[in-house]
Amino acid sequence: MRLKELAQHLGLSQTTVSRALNGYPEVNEATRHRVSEAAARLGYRPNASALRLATGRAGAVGMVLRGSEEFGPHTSEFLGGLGGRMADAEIDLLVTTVASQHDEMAAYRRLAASQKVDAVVLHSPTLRDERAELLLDLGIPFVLHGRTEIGRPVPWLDIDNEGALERATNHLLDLGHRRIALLNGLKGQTFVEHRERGYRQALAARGIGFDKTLMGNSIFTDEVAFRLAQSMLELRPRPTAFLAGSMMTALGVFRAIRQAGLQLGQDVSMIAHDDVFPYLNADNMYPTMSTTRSSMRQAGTRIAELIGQILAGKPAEQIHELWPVELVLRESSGPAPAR
Amino acid sequence: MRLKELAQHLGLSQTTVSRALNGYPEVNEATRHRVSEAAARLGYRPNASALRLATGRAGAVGMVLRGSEEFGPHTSEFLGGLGGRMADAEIDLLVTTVASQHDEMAAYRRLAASQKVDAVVLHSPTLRDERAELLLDLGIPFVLHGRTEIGRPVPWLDIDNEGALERATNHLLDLGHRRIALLNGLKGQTFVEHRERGYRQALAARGIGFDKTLMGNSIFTDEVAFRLAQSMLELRPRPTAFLAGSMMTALGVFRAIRQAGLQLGQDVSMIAHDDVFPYLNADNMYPTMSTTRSSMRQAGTRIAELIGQILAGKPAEQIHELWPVELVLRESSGPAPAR
DNA sequence: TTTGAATTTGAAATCGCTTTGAATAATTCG
DNA sequence: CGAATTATTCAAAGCGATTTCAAATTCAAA
Repeated sequence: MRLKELAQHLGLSQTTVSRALNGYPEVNEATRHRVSEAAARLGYRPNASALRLATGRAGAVGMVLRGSEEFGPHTSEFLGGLGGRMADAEIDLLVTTVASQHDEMAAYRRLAASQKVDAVVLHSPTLRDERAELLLDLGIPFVLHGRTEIGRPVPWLDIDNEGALERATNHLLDLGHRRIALLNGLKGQTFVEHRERGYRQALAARGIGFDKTLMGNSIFTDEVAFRLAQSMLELRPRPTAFLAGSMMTALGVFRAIRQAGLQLGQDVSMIAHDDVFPYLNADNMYPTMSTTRSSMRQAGTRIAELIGQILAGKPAEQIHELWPVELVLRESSGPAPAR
Repeated sequence: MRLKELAQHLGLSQTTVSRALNGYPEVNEATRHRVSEAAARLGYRPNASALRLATGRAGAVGMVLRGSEEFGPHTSEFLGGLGGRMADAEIDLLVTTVASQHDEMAAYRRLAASQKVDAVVLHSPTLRDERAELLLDLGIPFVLHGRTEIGRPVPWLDIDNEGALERATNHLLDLGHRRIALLNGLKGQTFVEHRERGYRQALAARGIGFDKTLMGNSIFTDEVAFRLAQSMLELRPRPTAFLAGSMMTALGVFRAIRQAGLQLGQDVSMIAHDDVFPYLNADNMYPTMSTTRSSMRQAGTRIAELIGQILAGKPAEQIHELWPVELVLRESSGPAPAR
């Protein structure tokens, strides 16, 4: 069913039908009613490509994912939130997967040149993110999930990683811990640097030296975390507490602690960052896990809204949101063992 | 940069430029070279909407996800595989998220009517899947990940869930287990029914009665699995083995076993189905987990190829692939305890 | 009634590309 | 050398919507 046929069927011009359906005021109410009734009955929907060509709007938002690494649980939670809200606005989500960093830049260029999307969601930034530079240069609107320090104004939404780690570390210090290990993500990524800052600040405020053997930088899988934690537990004196970068990391650390014959929450404490996965609940772990918590899904939802604002013309400089992070204390964090 | 401008710049007609870039034979090699060089230098890329409108092809494949429930780790693995292969073919992936079953049907209708996609990937089917019926009626090409029994030919790719569970159950029976619990997905879904069939067949072949208190149907999260396993372990005589539907389920069962003061692999055995998540490795669990294994990501990759074949005109009746499932024995499955 | 304004409708241009059908230039062949 | 191919190129017609500009109709005021 095309607009043309619908118009013919109704004995009207395409112009009038189009106007009626798009809610323009200069059309008789009776006609409008007749048109929308017929459209609904015949299941008419404008052809997306034609509409896009005519309006110049793509009606889609793009997101580029780096192949295997990035399609983890974090991303899917985020996408769930983002996609949900965008569906409400009848905006499509165009997902592109790429293999390498280089391909990623090319992918943005392609998206821009072919005008497939009206905006882009950028994520997992580094401190000096060249993708953000590129998008600014290309003039394609975007919202960054995270922050970068490229010296140009970028619209962003981020959680307060620095504050979160400062509080978590402080809490462990209050409990008497002095050797606190930090299992962080890969260096270079902004959130990793921010978390390290928070951690160091808390230590420095108490005059506790930074020990680099207690810091690990890796991807967030239980396997790698297990190995890192295992070797850290062999240090003497060994760490009495862990700050885990994700729930997957926490699982690995947990395994290492158990295998070393130690008790989580007594011999060793842990606070993990929880992005709120519906299938991995800190409350259901044994012992229950103390966490710094911030919902990835909610961030996705909100970013969809911010994209909407950008497209509606809100100046990019006015878009930045820093979300506080909850510290939820449960059984996995207890007083440092007497020695 | 538009085709028109590029043509003007070169002193050629749009026709020739278009043909040169699209590899038509009737264009002088020298001209073609000149054109593609200029196109590359000026960064020309055809406008996607215009191209789609002119060719009638959308250059995109759609996938509808049911909001929160479905955006789990399974889906993201699958999407990773699917998207990767589709990117090679320069085909976009249009992801739509919906809240309810009803919305999902509407979403397919919309995709069809607005011609946003050339084909659709359908997944998580029920035995009588009405979405498959709808897609057939709408005449929109698709490939089903899984199977359905609606009596009309549907192109599909599936793993041999029935065979997998029959073998896993048989293995446990060989080890002397007689009370084997099955933690399956929600009734109605095809793979759930298939797994149950395999399980029942193995039991029946040894003359062992089916005990419905040993069967659980739920979503695959560790939380629910924990509760189910916990209550099953309170039965007397209690189950000596578990068949877990997913790795998340396995985590929950594991927790229940430990909490009951039992030893996995000795007091109680378990074989879990492993969709091969990079961040949850059966080999790295403690004890290592026996699994029925089949890569979700690979399935996604292959489905992208099948979609390609369908769009290239291969008859849908010729497209069905049944993948065998590996049984990988590790430490979590041992002989039934003497009693 | 006329007339001027306000409503309502339509014809045609436009978006940026592909493709058909025709025209021109270059080759080949008898 | 002229006719018949063959190789190149181009003008113009779509694709299916929106939107501009003009026309027709209705209505109210003079």
